[in-house]
Amino acid sequence: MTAPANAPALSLDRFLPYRLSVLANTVSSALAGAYALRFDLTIPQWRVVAVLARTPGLAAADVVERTAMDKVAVSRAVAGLARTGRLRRATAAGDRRRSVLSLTERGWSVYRRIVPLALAYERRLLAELSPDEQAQFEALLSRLLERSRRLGPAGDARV
Amino acid sequence: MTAPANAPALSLDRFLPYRLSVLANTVSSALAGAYALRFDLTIPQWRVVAVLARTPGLAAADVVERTAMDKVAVSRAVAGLARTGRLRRATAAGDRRRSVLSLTERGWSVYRRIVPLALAYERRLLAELSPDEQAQFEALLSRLLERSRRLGPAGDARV
DNA sequence: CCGCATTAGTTGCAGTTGCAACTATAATCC
DNA sequence: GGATTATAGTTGCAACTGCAACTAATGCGG
Repeated sequence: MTAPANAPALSLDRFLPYRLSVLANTVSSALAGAYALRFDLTIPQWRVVAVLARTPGLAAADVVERTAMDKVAVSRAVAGLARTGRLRRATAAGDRRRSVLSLTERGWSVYRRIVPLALAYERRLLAELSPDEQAQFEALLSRLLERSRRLGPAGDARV
Repeated sequence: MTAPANAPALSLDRFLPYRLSVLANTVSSALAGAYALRFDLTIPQWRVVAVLARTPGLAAADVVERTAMDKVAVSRAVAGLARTGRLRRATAAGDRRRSVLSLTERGWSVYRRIVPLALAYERRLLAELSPDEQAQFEALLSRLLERSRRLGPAGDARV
């Protein structure tokens, strides 16, 4: 079986979704390795910590909304953090379904120690680009993020 | 427990690794949904098909090298494709460890039908950007990819 | 040649993830 | 105000993933 002469070509390493996936995976693994090794923290847990550090007192559903994680992932990350004493879970006054999540001192301590590592890694990565290029990349990335959210599944009827 | 006044700030939605991960996931899910639904194909399988369509006759190890997938993922994707008759597996003459992989007519058929969908999705995504911006984004992305490969785990001694 | 290291690929197992079903609580609407 | 619907969060289960151990075949040093 050999390539049909008229097949439209798609080279994986010029295909944007593939390239994005490779970059995101490489970067995430680099960070995940460091988190796991030093702080016994998974990426979902780290995300929850980061969100709660910026906005204490959120409910799990709020975390879902701000992180593009699904609610099961949040639930388990929260459970793990609570189990290891890095997060406190209370019940919202007036709505006993909702939780009120906040970091404990141990949670804050993890956050304070990770942030410099995370930012240092980000800087090392972005050092590849000039400040102008960094700004451009971030701006373009924002627009693609926005667009990707609006776009439905590939090949949708509404193409 | 409340935020220490002096904690360095890290806002998740300005953190590049996080943003990359969200974009890559959104895009991959959009594509994966379409592949699975229409062609009963996983993303790893699709990658193997795409590579073999461009370069028939590779061994599994070659596919690993070209795709940033690990060899277990490739092995299973290949097994799945072979099981469903979309890929043929032969033994290399002169080295009976190596396989020689190629698409069957059914494999080619899947490829021919997916490529337009995949490219259409990519176009819809990139339509957000002007042609100039597209070129810039791709160029910056390439450089970040390159740099991320060189960079080790975060917080390495060799910071 | 013979043993030891190396490479190709597979398989087992353990941990993770994602969906759907479930429980509990709250809101809505006759 | 009681039935219905909706929301918050958890749990069970099945599929996926990733690592390490394994088999099979080859290469290499002496």
